[in-house]
Amino acid sequence: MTSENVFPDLSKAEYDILSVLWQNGQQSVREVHDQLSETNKWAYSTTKTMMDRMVKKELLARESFHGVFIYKPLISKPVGLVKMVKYFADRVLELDYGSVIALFARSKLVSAEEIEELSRLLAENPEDEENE
Amino acid sequence: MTSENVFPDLSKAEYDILSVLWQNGQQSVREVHDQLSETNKWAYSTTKTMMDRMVKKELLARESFHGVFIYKPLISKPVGLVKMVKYFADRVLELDYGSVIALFARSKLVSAEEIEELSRLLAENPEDEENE
DNA sequence: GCAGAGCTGTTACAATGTAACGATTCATTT
DNA sequence: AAATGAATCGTTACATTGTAACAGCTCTGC
Repeated sequence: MTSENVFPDLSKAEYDILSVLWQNGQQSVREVHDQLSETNKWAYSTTKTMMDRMVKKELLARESFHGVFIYKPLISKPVGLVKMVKYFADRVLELDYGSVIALFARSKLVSAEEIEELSRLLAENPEDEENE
Repeated sequence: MTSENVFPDLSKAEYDILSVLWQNGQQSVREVHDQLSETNKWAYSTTKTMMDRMVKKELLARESFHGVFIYKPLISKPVGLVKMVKYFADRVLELDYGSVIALFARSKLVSAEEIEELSRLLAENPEDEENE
């Protein structure tokens, strides 16, 4: 067990940021912030702090582009979804993942390929948390 | 707008604690802790700290019973579920609540009455977050 | 070349997550 | 009854996360 597919635990805030990055590829803090302002109402500096910390945690990568920093996700959407779905399925619903995944089929936010990978990840790591 | 149905935002830890209390009525820290140890592996003192803080936040009530403190939930399960479901439905799935609620029908953890109340709450408070 | 605008790094503070520790209480043993 | 031991309680602590202000730097347009 290489311990490399131990998924990071994502907070809501982190998930929100990753979401817009998954949707739009790579973006500046400003761009991410503006999109988040529909749902979250953080100060610009809050978004910035979050994203910087996420770089430190290797959830995001950033590179300077003409003086502005562009951030991009370092984990895929299915990987990010895993923990969310697990928690929801295990603790809130106490259902098998299959039932929950079925829901994703109707979501515009998740593609067929992503669903497939998500299923695979969930199947492969029924309980991955205990590898320290 | 009475601002009385503004649901508290529950962290995972808080939700987990509430879960066992919802399931078992009222219990001591020790009892809650032992049940949580299957999924969470906190130290006893962690569970205790959490539960004490939750009393302060009025998520739990406690009363001394023969020298031991017994804690009980102050919010119902459907109320606790609301935020979880909303976040999941809104941001992760971008689906209407109905689809998500349908899932609950299969869950052993949630009763028909609870589902009904949950639906009602979700319908009544489509966007309750902005009432300060 | 100066005034804004926007970006960046730094710093701060509150809430949450995680937990140890010493004091107290209650039951059991001697 | 005094001592021992187990479990609880209150207190305290430290790391992480959530939330944000601020001051300096860098373009960009006058």
